[in-house]
Amino acid sequence: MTHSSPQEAPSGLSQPEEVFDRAAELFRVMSAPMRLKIISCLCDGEKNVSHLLGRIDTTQPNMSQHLNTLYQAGILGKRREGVQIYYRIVDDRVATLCHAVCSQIADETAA
Amino acid sequence: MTHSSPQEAPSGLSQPEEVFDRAAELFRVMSAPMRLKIISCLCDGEKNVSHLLGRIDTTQPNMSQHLNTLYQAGILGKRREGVQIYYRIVDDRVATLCHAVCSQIADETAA
DNA sequence: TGAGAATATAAGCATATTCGCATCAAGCCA
DNA sequence: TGGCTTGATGCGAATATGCTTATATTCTCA
Repeated sequence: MTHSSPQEAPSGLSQPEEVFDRAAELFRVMSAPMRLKIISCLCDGEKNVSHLLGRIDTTQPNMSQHLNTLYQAGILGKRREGVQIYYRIVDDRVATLCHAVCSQIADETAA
Repeated sequence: MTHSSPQEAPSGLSQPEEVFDRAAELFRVMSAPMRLKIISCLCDGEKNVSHLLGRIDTTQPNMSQHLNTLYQAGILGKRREGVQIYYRIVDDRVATLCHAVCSQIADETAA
């Protein structure tokens, strides 16, 4: 048989399409080093943007954009206090995931 | 204080830069639904490309490209048997990760 | 109310990704 | 060797992403 597009939708998968789409979306949000740093930095409690800028080397608009991406994805929450905005992790599974993967990689790098 | 770029590198992070870079790279590879489907499909053993094409709806060149991406990332291994190429998962942590995230999402979707 | 500080948004550019089509390479067998 | 089959690769178009600069918004306080 020469290769050709299958006539009927295969769909021999254990999960519906949507699950893979949403999982991929989550991975996409976590596919930027900056965003992993932000998540990692927020693991020990909420911080405002200035504080994050003091720990992660980037410009203010860039930080703001990444924070918004994480916020839109439902990973971070935010709270206003006067002029400052405090961000915090609201999806603990993501923090756990980030920590697990990063520490695993750190281990194998050290080894 | 008005915002300005910090003079010295902050680096107040628990992990070195490289760890976040590598973790982000892993997440990037997993940020395509097609690739998650492939990983999911290979969980129960190695399969050749035709077999995968019978289960996942895409073109042959596209499948080949995604397989190569996963192979280059060290997630898949391959083996030739005559004209067919059999792919298999060699990084079990990635398979575990994929399964954990997808089944979690499936659960919350169902709920 | 006006200035200044903290954060967000907009626009533009450079680069990367994805996909489809066409073509190529390798192995099998008559 | 020729032809068929499986799989890989090159390439161009469309789309998406990340970063930078400039500007806007919101709040505080004098």
